[in-house]
Amino acid sequence: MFALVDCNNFYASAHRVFQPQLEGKPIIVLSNNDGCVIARSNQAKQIGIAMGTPYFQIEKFAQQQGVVVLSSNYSVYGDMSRRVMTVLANFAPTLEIYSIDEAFLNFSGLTFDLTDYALGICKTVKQWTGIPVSIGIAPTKTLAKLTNRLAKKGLSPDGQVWAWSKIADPDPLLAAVPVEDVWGISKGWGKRLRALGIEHALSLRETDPKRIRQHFGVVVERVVLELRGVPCIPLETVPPTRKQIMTSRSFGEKLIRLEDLRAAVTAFTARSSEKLRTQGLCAQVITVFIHTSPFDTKSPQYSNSITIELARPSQDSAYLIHCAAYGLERIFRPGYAYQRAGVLLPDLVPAGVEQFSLFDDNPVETHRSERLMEAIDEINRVYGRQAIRYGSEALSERWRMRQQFKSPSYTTRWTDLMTIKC
DNA sequence: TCTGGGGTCCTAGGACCC
DNA sequence: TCTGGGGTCCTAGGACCC
Repeated sequence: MFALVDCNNFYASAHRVFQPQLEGKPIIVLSNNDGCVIARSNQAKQIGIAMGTPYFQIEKFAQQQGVVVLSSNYSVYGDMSRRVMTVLANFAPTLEIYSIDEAFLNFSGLTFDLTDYALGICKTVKQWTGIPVSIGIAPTKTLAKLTNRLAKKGLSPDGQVWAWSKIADPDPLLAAVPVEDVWGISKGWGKRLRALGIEHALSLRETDPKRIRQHFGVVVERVVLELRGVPCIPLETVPPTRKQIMTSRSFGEKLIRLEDLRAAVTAFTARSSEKLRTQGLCAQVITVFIHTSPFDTKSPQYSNSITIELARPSQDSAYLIHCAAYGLERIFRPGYAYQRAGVLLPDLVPAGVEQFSLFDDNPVETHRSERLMEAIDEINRVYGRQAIRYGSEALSERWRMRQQFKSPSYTTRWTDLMTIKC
């Protein structure tokens, strides 16, 4: 038995914890660069603001409606997420942290009333963190997702919680769920399923799994089985090690000059290297990519990427930045207005077991590099991420994101702590 | 003016092996 | 007329998730 705990409107709710005056108001949270709407409070959903809408298209409307507009603040979401997960860990023998705002709890073998128990979880999480959550309980993950969704819609007689086993006749409910809303099915497959006359969760469940496998492969076959109550997707209690690490951003303004791009690529590589080290991994190759804006149809378009093989597996920022800068120079073409760049480390190996080169391995140099990186990471941890940077990053700040509506990082930065007036 | 960022898995096809 | 059988690895592309 699985319970899916999902935070309600997580980003909007996280802001409300620190700004309780936003309670009851329409809130939207924007993507990086204040580009698109990526989260909405219920009130914002009610007035018809759709997920993913470019902000500039609804700016006027939002003002008229008194919508509170916020830039995204990932240090706040990350910290609030950690708090919620810590609370949830008290309520089940094992759990899988599925995303920043969702966790699957292992409810197998519990003999007491699961609905009551889950209602207690909702209450505790809200009281201890300020975040409201909904819970779906079912024998498969796919059904737990589905019941959670129905509970969030307010269809459950038990409020924020719904258990699959308590639904006397689920078929009419399944018939009301569009097929592309089922976990694992989206627009592409939804379209193809509809072409076969499979339009909702109920008809998908009733379709022969073998036939589905022929048309769509094993992934969708598993969805059908899960809808039938046959568990195919197990709980993953230990997060698997990363297979790739990427850092990329759209720029605050379009960039023309190589120096500006080099500053951005340096920052992205330094960030990727930091992620490598916290996860105990080394990169063997590095990919750098740049492109112009696909929406700017009037200007000439260009995009390119290059992959550089490292001489040896590494997690050293300086070495990776050197390689990335070389790659950038190879693919940079003057005369274009670049909108975005990124750095991808696709082929990761665990640090400590990496294969060194037979010829240029220098243990002294390696040891020095490790100690240097440790020192930099420690200083940046204590004094803030930007305390020590690489010189080529400081060449330009033009790439930095627009964040017009940025809120303080209340719990992760000393200078942003709340002040209480007596 | 203005449109996010970071991941995973599966499959088919091509190349190779004996 | 007629040209084997069984396998692995890698990559690109396409789908999905949040």
